[in-house]
Amino acid sequence: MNLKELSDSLGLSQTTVSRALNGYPEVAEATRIRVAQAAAAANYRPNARARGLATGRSMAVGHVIPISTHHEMVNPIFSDFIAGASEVYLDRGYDMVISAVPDEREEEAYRALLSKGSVDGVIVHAPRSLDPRIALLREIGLPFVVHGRSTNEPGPYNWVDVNNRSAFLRATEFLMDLGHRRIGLINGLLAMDFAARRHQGYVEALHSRGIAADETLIHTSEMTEAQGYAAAKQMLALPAPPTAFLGASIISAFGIRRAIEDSGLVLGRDVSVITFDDDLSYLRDASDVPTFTATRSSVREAGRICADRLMSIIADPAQPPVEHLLEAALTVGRSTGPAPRGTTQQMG
Amino acid sequence: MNLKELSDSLGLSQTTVSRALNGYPEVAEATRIRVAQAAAAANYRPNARARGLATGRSMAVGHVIPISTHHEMVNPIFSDFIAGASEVYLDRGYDMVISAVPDEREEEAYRALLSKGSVDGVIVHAPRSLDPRIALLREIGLPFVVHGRSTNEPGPYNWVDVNNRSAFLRATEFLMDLGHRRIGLINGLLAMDFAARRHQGYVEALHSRGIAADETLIHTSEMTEAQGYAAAKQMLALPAPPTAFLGASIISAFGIRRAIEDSGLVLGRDVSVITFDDDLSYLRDASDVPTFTATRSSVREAGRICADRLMSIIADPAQPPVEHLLEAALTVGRSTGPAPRGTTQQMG
DNA sequence: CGGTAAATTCAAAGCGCTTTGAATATCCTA
DNA sequence: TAGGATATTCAAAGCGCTTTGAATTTACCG
Repeated sequence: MNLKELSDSLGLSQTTVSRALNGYPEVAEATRIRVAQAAAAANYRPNARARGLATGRSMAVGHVIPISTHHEMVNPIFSDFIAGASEVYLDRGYDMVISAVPDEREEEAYRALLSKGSVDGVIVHAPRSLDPRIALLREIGLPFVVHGRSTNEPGPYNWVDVNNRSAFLRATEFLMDLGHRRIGLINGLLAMDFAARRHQGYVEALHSRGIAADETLIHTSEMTEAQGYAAAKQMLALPAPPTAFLGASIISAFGIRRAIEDSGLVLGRDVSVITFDDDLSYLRDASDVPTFTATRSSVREAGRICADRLMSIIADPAQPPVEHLLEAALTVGRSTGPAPRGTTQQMG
Repeated sequence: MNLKELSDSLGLSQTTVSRALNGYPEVAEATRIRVAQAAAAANYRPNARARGLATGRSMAVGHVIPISTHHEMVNPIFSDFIAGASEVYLDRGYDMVISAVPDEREEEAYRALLSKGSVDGVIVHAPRSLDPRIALLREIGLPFVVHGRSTNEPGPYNWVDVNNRSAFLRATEFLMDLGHRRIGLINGLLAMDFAARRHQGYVEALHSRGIAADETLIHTSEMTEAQGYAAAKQMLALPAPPTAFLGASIISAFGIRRAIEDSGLVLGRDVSVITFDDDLSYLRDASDVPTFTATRSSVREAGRICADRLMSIIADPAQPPVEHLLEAALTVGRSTGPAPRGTTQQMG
C-alpha cells in the first residue's frame, strides 16, 4: 500500500492525504479523520526512503562503535547504552544504524554515513584522549554527540560524560580516609579518555595527601575479568602489596575479587576494593548492601541523554554545544573497610 | 556531490556514470576508469535513499532486540553478536538497523520495519519456546533468520542455534562421571527457548542414570551475577546441598563461584561448576587452563553465521530454509573435580 | 445576492538514483 | 566503401513521497 493507492481509494489527492497524515493545518478535520482511519485500516506507513528523499532527512542516527583490531573487543556497555538511546529514538520515530568498525576504517565509516546520507547525526563512542573523529565530524558537518570526551580536542562540542576524574579522586580519598596508603589502580587502556581521567583523579588524590603514585601499583589494560585477576594477583604478590584496589569496571572487579580470595585474603577486611560501576543490567550490584563499594553511573541513562541531545541538535543545528557532566554516585558496599593495622606503615 | 553534478563534470550522462560505477558491462573500459577516478576524487557515494527508492532494496538489515518490560534487561551478548554480524555487513555494504523494543511493541516494530521499507530482512533475537514473531514474519513476508529456535513453531524456517540440549546433557554426564549426583541447575528464564532446551538436556542426562530431577536444585531467572549468587547460596544451604552446579552463563557462574567461596567451600574441590560460556570478549576465560569448565560457543561467530545466512536469503528468497546447528565445545577448566567422598551418598 | 476572504483541495515538480528503450559511434566484412 | 553488427552513450521514465503554487469551495459581509 502506498500513498497513491491510499489516496485513490479515498478519492483524494496525494497532497491532501500526505498533509492529513503529517498534521498540516490546511486540511478539514473531517477529512483528516477519514484519512487517518483509512491509513490505519490499511496498515499504511509512508516509505522511509521516499520520504527521506523528499525531505532530505533520513530519520536515522548512526552509532559507530570502534572495534580495536588488536583486541577484537566489544565492550558490553554498548548493550545497555544502546538500550537507553533506543528508548528515545523509538518515541521520536528515529531508526538507529549501528556500524561496528575496525579502528582503521573509522574515518571511511563516518564519511560513508554522511555521503550516503543514511543518517542525520551520529553518536561517537569510546573517545580517546587524542581522537581525530571529532575534527572529522566537524569538518564534514555531521551533527554529533560524544559519549565521553576527548581531552586534547580544542573548542566546544556536544558531549555527555561522567566526571571520571572526580569519581576516582573521591574513591581514592575515601580509601585513604579508611587508612589505606597503598592503593592499586587497575585501569582501562590509557589512550581512552575516561581511563586517563580516572588515572588523573587517582594521582591527584594521592598527591593531595603527600603520597607519590607508585608505578608498580598502576595497571592498564582492557577491562576484562582475566586482566583484573592477573593484575591484582601480581600486585598482591609484591613485597609491599596494596591494601586496596580501584577497579575500572565491574568486570575487572570480579577479577580483582577472585585474585584476593585466591590469595587467601578476605575482601572488605584484608583488602578493600572500589570499582567503577556502569550499572549494566546483567551485572547489577543492587542488594540492600551492594557487594562492591562503587562509583556508579548508569550507562543506560547516559544513552538516553546522548540520544536526546542529538535529537535536539538535529532539530536545530545552530544551537551552541552543550557539555553535560554527570557526577558518579559513590555508594558504599561490603568491599571496603579500614586498612588492616600495620600495613599502613609499609609505604615508603 | 550527486550523480548529476558528477556526470556533468565528466561530460557524460547520468546513465553512463551510474553504469560505470555499478560495474555494468556496456561501458568502455577507458570511460569506467575515468569515472571511477573522478568519483573517488570527489568522494562521491550514491545517496542510499535515492538508490533504495530506485532499486526497491534498502541495503539494510534489522535487528529487533526485545527488552523485557518487567526486567529492563539487555543481555550483554548482543554486543558481541552484533560485532560478528557487523563484520559481514561491512563487507557487503549493508547497514545494520537496531531497534531495542519493549516486549509489547514488538509486532508493531516488525510491521513498521516492513511497511516503512527500512530493511531488507531481519535477525530475530532471543526466541521463546512459543514465539509469535516467526509466524508474523512469515505472514508479512520479510526475510528473517532466527538466532536460536522456537520449539513450538511448526514448519521450517532459517535458524542458527547452539545445541543447547546436547551441551547440558554432556555437561551433566561429565559431572556424573566425576561422581556427582546432586547437581544444581541455575538456568535462564524458562520461557526462553535456549533455557528450556538446556533444562531438557539436564533432565535427560539425569534420567539416563536413573536419577530423578530435584525441583529444589533447579533455579530459573535472569542470568545475572546476583541471581547466580542468590540461587547457589540457597541451594548450598539445603540439608542435602548440591556438589556441583550447571550455570547458564559466565555471568551467572561468577555469582555461583562467589556463593561457593562465600560458604567457605573451594571451587573445583568441594563444589564443581560447569557454565555455558558465550565467549564474550570482555568475559573471556582463556588462560592456559580456563577458570571454568564450560560448554563454549562463540556468540560472535553465531552473529557472523546469521548475518551471512540472511544476506544469502535476501539475495535469493526462494531458497529452502537452512537449519544450522552448532555444537558447543566442552572445555575442561579448573572448576570441576571428583565429587567429594561421602556426599555422593546423600541423595534420595 | 454579489464579491471578497478564508478554507480546502489539487496538479505537478522535484528529491537522486536505476533502468528501459532508443540513438549514436565504431568496427568489420564483403 | 557500403552496410550490417557491435560497442557505447544517452534521454527520459519511474521509484513514493513532500511541497509549491494554483484552483476550487465554502464562508462571510454589506
